[in-house]
Amino acid sequence: MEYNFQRIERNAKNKWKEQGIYKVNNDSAKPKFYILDMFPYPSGAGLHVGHPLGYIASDIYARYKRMKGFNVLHPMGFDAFGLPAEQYAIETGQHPADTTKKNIARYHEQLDNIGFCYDWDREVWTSDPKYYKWTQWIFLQLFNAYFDRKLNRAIPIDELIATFKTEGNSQYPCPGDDSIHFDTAAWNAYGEKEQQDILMHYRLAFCGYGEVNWCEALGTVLANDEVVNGVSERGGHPVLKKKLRQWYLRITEYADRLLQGLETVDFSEAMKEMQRNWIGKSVGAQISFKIQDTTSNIAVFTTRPDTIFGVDFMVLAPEHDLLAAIATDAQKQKVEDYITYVKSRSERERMAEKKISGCFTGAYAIHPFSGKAIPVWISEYVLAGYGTGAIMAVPCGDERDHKFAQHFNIPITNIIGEKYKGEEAYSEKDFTLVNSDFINGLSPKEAADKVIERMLAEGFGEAKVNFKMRDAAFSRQRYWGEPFPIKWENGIAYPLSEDDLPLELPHVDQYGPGPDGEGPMANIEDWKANHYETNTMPGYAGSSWYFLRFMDPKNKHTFASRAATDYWNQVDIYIGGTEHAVGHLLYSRMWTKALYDLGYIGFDEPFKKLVNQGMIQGSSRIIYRDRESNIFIPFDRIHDEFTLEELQSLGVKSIDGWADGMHVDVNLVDGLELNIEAFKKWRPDFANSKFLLNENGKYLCEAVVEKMSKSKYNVVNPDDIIAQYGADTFRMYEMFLGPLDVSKPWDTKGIEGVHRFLRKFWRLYNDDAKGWLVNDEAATEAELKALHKSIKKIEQDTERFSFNTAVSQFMILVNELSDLNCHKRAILESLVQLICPYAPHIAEELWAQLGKEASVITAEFPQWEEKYVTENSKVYPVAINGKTRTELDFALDASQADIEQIVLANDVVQKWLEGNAPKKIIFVKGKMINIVL
RNA sequence: GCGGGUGUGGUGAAAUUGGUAGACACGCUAGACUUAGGAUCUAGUGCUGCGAGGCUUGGGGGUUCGAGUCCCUCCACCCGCACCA
Repeated sequence: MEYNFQRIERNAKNKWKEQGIYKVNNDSAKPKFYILDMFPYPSGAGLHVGHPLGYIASDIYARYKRMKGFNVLHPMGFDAFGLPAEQYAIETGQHPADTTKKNIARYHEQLDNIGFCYDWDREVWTSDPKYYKWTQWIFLQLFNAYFDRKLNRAIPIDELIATFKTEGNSQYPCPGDDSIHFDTAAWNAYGEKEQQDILMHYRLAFCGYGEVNWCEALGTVLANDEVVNGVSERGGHPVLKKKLRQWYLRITEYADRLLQGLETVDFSEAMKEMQRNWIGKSVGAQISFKIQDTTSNIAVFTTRPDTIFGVDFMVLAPEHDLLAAIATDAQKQKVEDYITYVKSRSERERMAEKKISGCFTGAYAIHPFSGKAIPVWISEYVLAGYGTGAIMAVPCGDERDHKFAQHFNIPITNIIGEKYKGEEAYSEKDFTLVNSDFINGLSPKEAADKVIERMLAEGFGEAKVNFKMRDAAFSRQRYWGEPFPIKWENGIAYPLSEDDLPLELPHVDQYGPGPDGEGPMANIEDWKANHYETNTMPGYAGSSWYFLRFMDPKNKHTFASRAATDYWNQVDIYIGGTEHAVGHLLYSRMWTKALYDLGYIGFDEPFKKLVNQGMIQGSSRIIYRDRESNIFIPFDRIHDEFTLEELQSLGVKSIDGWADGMHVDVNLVDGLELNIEAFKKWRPDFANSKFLLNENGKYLCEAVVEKMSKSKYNVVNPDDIIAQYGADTFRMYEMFLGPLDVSKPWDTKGIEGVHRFLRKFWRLYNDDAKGWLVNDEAATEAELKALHKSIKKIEQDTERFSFNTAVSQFMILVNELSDLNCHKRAILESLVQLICPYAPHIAEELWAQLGKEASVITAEFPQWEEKYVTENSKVYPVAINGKTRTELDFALDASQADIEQIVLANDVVQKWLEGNAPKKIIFVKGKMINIVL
């Protein structure tokens, strides 16, 4: 019987479906295991072969854990709100709800094709009102809570209000505006509006104002990467900074706990490092500088208060509030021109800029200790959102300040001493301060303490911890997102009552922006009449808590019952790409912490272990055409001179030697060889083009590795691969491609090897002509050894997510069993169980053929036995001066003296010794022998 | 600019702890079988040299009996940088 994967896979899938074999219950005597994929955004393009990489890994692991006796939760859903569906709606008029539904159906089909063991009864869509009811509900919990800095956790805001009534806010500095101070009497005297405005500055979800990239022509807000050189990527319209009303999450209050929490989770060091850097905790001081001839003070944050006497100038962000007040008349025009320039620059461009730019404001600050006048500049490299939006510049100790001073000829004070040579800044801290008044002779560390002490005493500065992380912008002026459960009346935001949730997204017919930078919701009469918030929530709202909903997806009374969240607890393994390192992962960590603080769940980190998968890139094919003559030139001849005969045979006189590259559909190319006829069919506009060939009569394309995308015609659809080779081959090939966590280009050619392997595996059981081969003979020692070593290796590799080496071990084992001509049930039954997580369909078929009633999915993972895997001898490499020259076989319990004697007597060793005695013999038991001459 | 990652044969890669570099595959070469082969099987395949051997893990330097692995330094490429999700 042949390996008919189409029939086998269809039957297996039907069987599993009929049996509802992937249904997971919330109560079980088995230990629980929760393994989760980052759920996808269902884009219109469907899945390409890169998407399932992580899903296959988690599926293998989930099946493995199940066979190891765990109750495994392995759900899937869709992150279904988002911008692409809305943009598609604007272009085509199709409602996002309809296209999303269609896309999800397609994703479903594709995922099922691959044979994943999801419990689809637990599926969630973030765009489903039954789901986003609870997204809105959690938002209200955040809205109705503040962060108590003394208790270091979220507390219901009602408790804060009670405190304000009896003692004002002296014990509760306002996180949103630290200038707000009031006592009991003042609080009680405030009207509702004033009270609510103050509370807004405390809430964990709050409304404020923030700058965005505003494109007037498109009437919309743009992401940084949609802005190129100050104009919109689409259409090239001007983009300016604009202040808009925005909702935020006060994630900065959780900064310290987000840092500490990293100590308790199993993420890669790189991932933790990225999160730490994003949070960007730095310890230093905030110092206030008086501005000469004004009443203004400018506060700066510095990590180096010890360098206070090296301050030669100050730099403000061009957006700094006090700029208008301090710029002198003489400089005003220049300052305004510079601000205009900066307004057109995205934050990304400003940070990446190598060219130094800036503008003197005409103002001088007064050095708080020395009284020296310090010129105040503005420059784009200082960002308004970081620290106080102003820095004290110490050129001798900071390289960027140094370059700035050199560029604008600002004199540099040396407080470092000899270690500062004048050519570049000295930023190390191993020196003794000079030119620094009362801190002369001190180390930077000692000086910093002393400076802070003195500033505190004199009242113009204090020690301060600063975070690079900013509060998370939580609103979008868009349609396709969760509506905020908020009503505005007289400028006060009133939360809807829980009973009014979900506040459903109204149906609209057009998706264009509303007036004054508002979103499409502002165009809806009913919505406006009800005074509902017109912003919607951003894409990450729904994805910040979906892992909780999977635990209890149908619950109508709460987002997930406490019993369910207590049972499933943390996600044991979370698989996804590193691109979510600082966005989604930080937000969901914060939401989890807030829900924990408010008593809704019993754990404050969502993901116990994080596994990152790499990206599968596309391998594009490029062809080159000479524009003049309409002739295509093969890539291997792109720099050749062409003979007259060749050109004449194509009916042209010459080609100008300059060819245009164009992407060609990778499906029309075999390796690098273009199928010219297929190409002409694909692009009828080139049906009359001529093709030069290389000496083998082929037209070869160039191969370029880049992101898989429709526009580059390099997308490979898993459905096509599965139709040709089957899901089991596809699954194993994706794993065989390389380590899970590295990026690699897709190459369809290599899949043959894995497919051949599965056919070879099949032939251990079935012969095309003779039929069923499995017999009941007793297994030999060699067969048992091969099997048990493989079980051990594959188990270990699966545990450490080294799926590529596990697949290779399957190949080694099947090669060995084929060579041994082994068709014994005693071996082959275990082999089916062993391969089941990797290739479940073929396993199911063979399991049935072996006469098993129950599905192989419910079988156990095979156990390896120590006695079959222990070796009692080892072939040692014998090296001379570290270079292996020969090999010798020794028993593992042989004594070193015996081994040395035999080694030295060996012919090859004798030859290299040339009669001399060795200086040293290194013997590492079980590893190697090295003779040093 | 800042942060993170990756560099090993013609290609994807392996080497889990400092101990035989290139397992397992793709591709290629030769052969067997076959009406046929895009099936299957056998042998070979890092580079170089007739050979003993020499060289080889992005470049350079170091530590070590021994380095792909540790340290220093330089280079190249990929990803993220807050409204893509």
